Amino acid sequence: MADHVDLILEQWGEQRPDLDASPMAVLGRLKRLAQVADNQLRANFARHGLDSASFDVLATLRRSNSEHRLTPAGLMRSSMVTSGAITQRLDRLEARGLVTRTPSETDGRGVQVTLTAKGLRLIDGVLPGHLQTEETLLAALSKAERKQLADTLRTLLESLGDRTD
Amino acid sequence: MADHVDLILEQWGEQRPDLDASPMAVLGRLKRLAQVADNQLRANFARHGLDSASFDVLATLRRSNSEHRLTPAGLMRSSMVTSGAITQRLDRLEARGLVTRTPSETDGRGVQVTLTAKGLRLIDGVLPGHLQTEETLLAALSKAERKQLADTLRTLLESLGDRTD
DNA sequence: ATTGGATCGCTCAGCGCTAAGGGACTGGAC
DNA sequence: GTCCAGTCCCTTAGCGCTGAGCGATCCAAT
Repeated sequence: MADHVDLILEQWGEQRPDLDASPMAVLGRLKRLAQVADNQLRANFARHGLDSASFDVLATLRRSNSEHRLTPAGLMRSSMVTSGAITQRLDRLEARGLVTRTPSETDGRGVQVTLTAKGLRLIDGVLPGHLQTEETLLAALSKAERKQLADTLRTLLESLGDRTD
Repeated sequence: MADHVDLILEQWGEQRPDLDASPMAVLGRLKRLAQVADNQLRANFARHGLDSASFDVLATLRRSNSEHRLTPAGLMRSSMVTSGAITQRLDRLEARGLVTRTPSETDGRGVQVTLTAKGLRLIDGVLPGHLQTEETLLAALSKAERKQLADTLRTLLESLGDRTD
């Protein structure tokens, strides 16, 4: 009936009854759930010799287009990390032969990052287990509940400027 | 009508139509929202010379009991980081005079961490702005929607073993 | 009374990220 | 054609965390 966040809310009610801590009921759970989910998913990545950062890059390339090719700037936009982080992620992936970097033919500053055959095999091998883990994480919710939850979260994201259209 | 995650789902549908990527509609948004919220909240912490890690410790001490006192193990349990991280966080806070470490009187291994007067003033000064920022983050949702969202998230957390009762 | 597994907090090497900044190149304004 | 603000990717110092492991202490079983 009560999770960790309920305890936190109760404590605030005792120590600072003057404050309205109610937003924590949502945001505290959001943060905690994201953390728990991350831990579970990381275990699956590790089974394939990956970490979350590498998976993030490989999966983004995999889904982006049929050539599995993107610029570092594109990867940066989709990942919410800095350009320095992308450079270092690509260094590691390139050293393992999972992606290649080739100069752009149309922009002297640009680089094209492409999934290699080896990288493609790897990410395609990880995906089924990844989705299975995600499915398990959501097992407590019905299809209808998931849809409603997704819709509410989208409303929030849009209100915070995460639009695409 | 569409956020970043809708685009991702569409891409998976094109590149891997055989996979059921629907769990990402929930988990992708959850991760992204947690990240956006963290960024916003961090800005408020910075205005008071704090980072998320320090706020986490100070707030936990502030709400825990009237003495604002806890063991490092207790802080570790509430924060989901390793014991090494707690030691280092306490080092930083102690150096700034925001907490004190005193040997436990009942357990030769133990330490009691207590908020100083200075630490108490600081955290109480940060809290109103923190809650205001959280309120703003949720502005797009009605009271009823927030409650329903919190309930759904609690269901998930409980199903993943985050119970307290 | 002794023993041995569990728990306490701490240490430290390694790692990935941020923040700041640099050189190269682009493309619109003039 | 020239300029120059903007964008591209990369570099690097510094930082906080993890993961492994430490000695000290506790406590239940014998």
